[in-house]
Amino acid sequence: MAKAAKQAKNGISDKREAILRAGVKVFAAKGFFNSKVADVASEAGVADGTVYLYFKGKDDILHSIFDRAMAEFIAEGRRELEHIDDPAKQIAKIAELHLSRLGADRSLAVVFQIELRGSTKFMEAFSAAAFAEYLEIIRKTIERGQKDGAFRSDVKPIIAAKMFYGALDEMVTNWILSKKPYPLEPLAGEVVKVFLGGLNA
Amino acid sequence: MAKAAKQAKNGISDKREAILRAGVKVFAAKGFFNSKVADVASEAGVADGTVYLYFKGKDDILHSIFDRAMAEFIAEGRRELEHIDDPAKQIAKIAELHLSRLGADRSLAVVFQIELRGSTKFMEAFSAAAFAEYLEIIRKTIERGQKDGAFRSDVKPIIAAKMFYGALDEMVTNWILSKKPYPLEPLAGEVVKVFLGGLNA
Amino acid sequence: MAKAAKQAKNGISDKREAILRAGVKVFAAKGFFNSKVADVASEAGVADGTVYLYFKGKDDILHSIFDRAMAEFIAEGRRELEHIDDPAKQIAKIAELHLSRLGADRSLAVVFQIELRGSTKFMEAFSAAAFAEYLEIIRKTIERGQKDGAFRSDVKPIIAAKMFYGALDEMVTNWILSKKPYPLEPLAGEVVKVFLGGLNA
Amino acid sequence: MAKAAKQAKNGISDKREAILRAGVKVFAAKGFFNSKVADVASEAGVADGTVYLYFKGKDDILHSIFDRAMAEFIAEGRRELEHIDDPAKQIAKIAELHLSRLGADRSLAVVFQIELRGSTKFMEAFSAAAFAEYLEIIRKTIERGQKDGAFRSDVKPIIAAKMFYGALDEMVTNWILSKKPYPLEPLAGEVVKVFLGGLNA
DNA sequence: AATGAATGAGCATTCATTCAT
DNA sequence: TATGAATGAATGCTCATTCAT
Repeated sequence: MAKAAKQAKNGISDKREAILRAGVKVFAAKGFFNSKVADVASEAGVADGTVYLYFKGKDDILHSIFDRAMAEFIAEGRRELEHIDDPAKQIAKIAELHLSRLGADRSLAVVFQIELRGSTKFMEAFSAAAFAEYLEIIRKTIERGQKDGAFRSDVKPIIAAKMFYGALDEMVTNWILSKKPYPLEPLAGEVVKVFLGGLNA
Repeated sequence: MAKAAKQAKNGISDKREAILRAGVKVFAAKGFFNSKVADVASEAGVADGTVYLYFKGKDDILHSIFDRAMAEFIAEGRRELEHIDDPAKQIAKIAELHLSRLGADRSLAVVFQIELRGSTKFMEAFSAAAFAEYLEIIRKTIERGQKDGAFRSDVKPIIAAKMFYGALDEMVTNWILSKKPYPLEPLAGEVVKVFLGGLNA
Repeated sequence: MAKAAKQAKNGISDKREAILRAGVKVFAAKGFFNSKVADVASEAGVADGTVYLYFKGKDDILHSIFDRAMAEFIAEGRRELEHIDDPAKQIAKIAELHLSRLGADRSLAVVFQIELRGSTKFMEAFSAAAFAEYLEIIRKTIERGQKDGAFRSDVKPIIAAKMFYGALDEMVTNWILSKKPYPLEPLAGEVVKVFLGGLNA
Repeated sequence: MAKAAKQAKNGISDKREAILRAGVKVFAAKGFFNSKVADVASEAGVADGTVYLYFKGKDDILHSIFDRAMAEFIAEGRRELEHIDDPAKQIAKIAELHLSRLGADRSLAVVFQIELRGSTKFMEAFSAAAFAEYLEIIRKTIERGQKDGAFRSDVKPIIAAKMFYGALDEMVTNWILSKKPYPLEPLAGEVVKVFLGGLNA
């Protein structure tokens, strides 16, 4: 098989993918600061120096893990929400996607919940870009619900959106830290029930 | 000056306090992993070696910051909640305390929201001990409300407690990362309104 | 240049050799405890970190110096003694080799006589392994002489062996510490004369 | 009891003695470089700072241990040898004193055999001063024996003295490093027998 | 004389990154 | 592209020594 053909078959790069996957695994297992570039390279089956052909440095690996996952996450979210009109059902779908996605990949969840928060630098980048977009999707959904009259209007949509995100986020963090394994996705229903209906009888 | 008088004047320990305060400031500004012990010592106005007379190491400073703040936090919470009977009002008080406390000390909030989460090791300690106690206070309040008939009973109290904590937590994290300053405490009312009353019209 | 050619030119390892030689020089000049790894690296013409590619740490350099020299020492001893039958002549040859070898490399002698004794840890390792082998060679030679009837039999061979070793060892130590330089090897004859013939007239 | 009287009763200083004794114990147990001044102070039952009222520093403790022991050693040697005329009997007495003295205090022996040799600095001081005096006593004894006609004259007295010292020294070192305990003093007779009579039948 | 809290210089080791091959 | 040997900057911690009390 010609080189070009092989490239085409394997996507832009075999190695870049392998390094990203290795990064998720290693960072989740040992923590970002305690992980060595050599660990990631070894896990990916490449030489240390090869990492620098695909990434600027250790930080860039973490950054790229986040970027790629978040892009996929948002794309999938938009795709799934397109076909839903009812804002309440959209909220339910977001919860379901959020928890099923992270619940399906514990290592990725650990990187998202723990490692990405270990530095204000990352948090700021996180906050500034893709995270804002994610929150915006939730906010707009709530806003639409308020315009429809389905949701109460005496609540600022951005606050409600953050609450919803925070609630989901906490479910994931608790799930990661829990000593006993349990399925994460089923919690989506509970969260949505309280978020939409409130706690009062 | 007599020994007792000096003690009284300086508190139990001048230096330990100074180092803890310096730790909060430095860790918040530069991140735990990027902070040097020398930075903390210098900020506290003591020699590098002095840090090791009061703490086992860099980790122990972070740990101690958390322990002390959490103990105060929980003690204040219990004290304030004693005089309140209505579970809904207790929930409101918790939100108010949570946001006013962290809203009053941005550096401490940064350490709590960002630095303490940067390692699974700390998260596990965090989760295991004091955090569990905090969550338990919320859970019991909700449970009481359910027994009273004030809160709906088709929701697991622990899930609702995590949601509530997650919502508050997200308010704090967003507040920290926000480029524009704004008061944090006023958000307590909004959070409680949605949590108790739900979003549906 | 082909890999094999380079290997041949550089020997198995250029750097490892250079570091060992530098270690002997630096340890002899400043003492093991007062030598910095950076001193050894600098003397060897490599970066600090490179030392750790070839040795586990500072201790391991000292250990390796000893192991290599002792192995050579013993190998040479066995080789030379093979062709000699007379135990008295073997004793003479041992003294000659011992003093000529150490007398030819003052730095190595310093490391052997001074630095290797600075810790019970090293002394125990020293005693346990190669040193015991060296002493055993001497002991067997004496034993053979006793069986031949050449040596008196009312002396325990192991005691005599230790005495002989101790006498040679003291010659070396005094030679090292002496302010005036003098050749070490010629003392072999004197030592052997007294050891074999005794002091009494 | 008046202060002066107490001083008189306790000797020049209680504390100095205590620190020296503690030094021997601690240095023997952990090695000079691995011993902390604080360890010695604690073992001596004094505060860290007190050590510096009696000694210039850590080095000075080791130095003083050596000086005091060596002075006693030499004084005792001279005292015992005065009453002996026969050089051969004097040689026997030196061996006996050397081995009985060090054999009676394993910690002191460890400090002498191991710790004092860990640095060329100490070895040079050692060599220069008291050790030279000790060797001189042996040398003169041999010289006298040669003049008497009791000892052979074709051997340089200083070489023979070093041999004798080296042989005794090796007995002590082996005794220290031996895993099995055995009495040291009885070896004196063996050493003297070989030294005086030689190994040849 | 005695204390012991405070000091701060000193150093072995790690590991992200480079670059000759 | 890929390698991996080599680099060298960076830092947490120790401990001999000081000095105010």
